[in-house]
Amino acid sequence: MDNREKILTSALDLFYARGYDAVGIRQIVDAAGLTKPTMYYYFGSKRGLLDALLGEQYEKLEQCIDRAAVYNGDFPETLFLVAEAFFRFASENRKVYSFMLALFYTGQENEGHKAVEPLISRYYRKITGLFEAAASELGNMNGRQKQFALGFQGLLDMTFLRLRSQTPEQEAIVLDEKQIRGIVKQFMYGIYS
Amino acid sequence: MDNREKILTSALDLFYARGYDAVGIRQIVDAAGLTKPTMYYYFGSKRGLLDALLGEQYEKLEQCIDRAAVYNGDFPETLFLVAEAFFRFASENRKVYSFMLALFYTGQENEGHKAVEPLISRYYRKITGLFEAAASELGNMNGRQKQFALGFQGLLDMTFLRLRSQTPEQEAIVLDEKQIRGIVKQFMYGIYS
DNA sequence: ATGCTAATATACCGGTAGGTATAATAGGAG
DNA sequence: CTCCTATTATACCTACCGGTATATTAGCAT
Repeated sequence: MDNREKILTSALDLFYARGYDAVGIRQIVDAAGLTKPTMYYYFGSKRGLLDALLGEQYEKLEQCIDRAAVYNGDFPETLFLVAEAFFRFASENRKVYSFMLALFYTGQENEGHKAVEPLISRYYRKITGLFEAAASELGNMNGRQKQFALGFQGLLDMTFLRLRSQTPEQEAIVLDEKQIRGIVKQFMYGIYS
Repeated sequence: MDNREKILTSALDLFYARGYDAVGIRQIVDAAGLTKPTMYYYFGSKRGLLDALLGEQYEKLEQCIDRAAVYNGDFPETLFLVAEAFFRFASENRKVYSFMLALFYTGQENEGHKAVEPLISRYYRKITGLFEAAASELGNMNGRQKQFALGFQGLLDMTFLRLRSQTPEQEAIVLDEKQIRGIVKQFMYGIYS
């Protein structure tokens, strides 16, 4: 692991545990066994470090979803594949996803929020696109695609957070196929009721 | 509005917008048109200010829920009353509840998280208690009361966040009885599927 | 008027935040 | 061996952080 990677790793650890604003550059480089100029050499600023961290991790998430989710005429099945890909990523990258959620939930004028916002928006556009592609199967959605996307992802996030709170920090978050299908079913029920 | 209240008000505004760690005492008292010693006179420390703010607001939330929710043999109805009380509080205190969620989602070693954690735990104990009281109606829950409480409140939080993201900052968040009953229905469906 | 207390301001403290000027080091190319 | 570039460290900057010592003000009881 090179020094750039070391910095990203300890930054994630600390941001996840204490929050972006509560962690100083000093603490990050100390934890990585390096000094400040090394960090500034690679990332330019604290914000640059955050952007790099989020950007690289988000790309992985997006690839996971893209590989899984192409609408193929069976919408519940598509949602299942998305949910499965999502939980795999979120479980294997617990710190990253938790940190992204934390940033997203902070005030809109917070620097960290501004850094994730475009990524989350991009992600939601992707999910919304799935609902749009399924318009023929789902019938007229009256422009509620975005609302459905928010509802669906919200259900996934909520489930992730619930499982996380019930799983010790070092243990893996487990969710089997049956449970994921249950979530999709519950969501589809919500749409039609 | 006395000075103590002025400080609490501008603290909430700023914490909500920028996050607890990103706001300095200086900014808070400036916004309130006061000076630092006044804040330290009333609250003793930044953490003391946060505790007072959260404590006072949480008490209001708890009172809302307590007035609404006494299990009376009709569990879905009880959940409806809780949900209704919750949404009324959260909508009328948008900043407060958003800020509480934000703190709760940040890292566990964050000072703000430590400040809300006992309040949220207490709240969850209350909701869990409802599920326990309904054991005769719901059947053997196999110790899943806590999980149900997390799931139910998660659904409420998620709905609140979704509505909030779709409602302009200055407008009121509206949710009619029919929608709330829909959410409860969706949750009950989730339990039995 | 006088003293007492609650409440507020001025001016300051040490510490640390993000960020940088400068120099040293190391490894490969010629 | 020497130069060049990439990388890293020492030591420092200014600004602001949370917090406080001290003085002043205002109202009230005596």
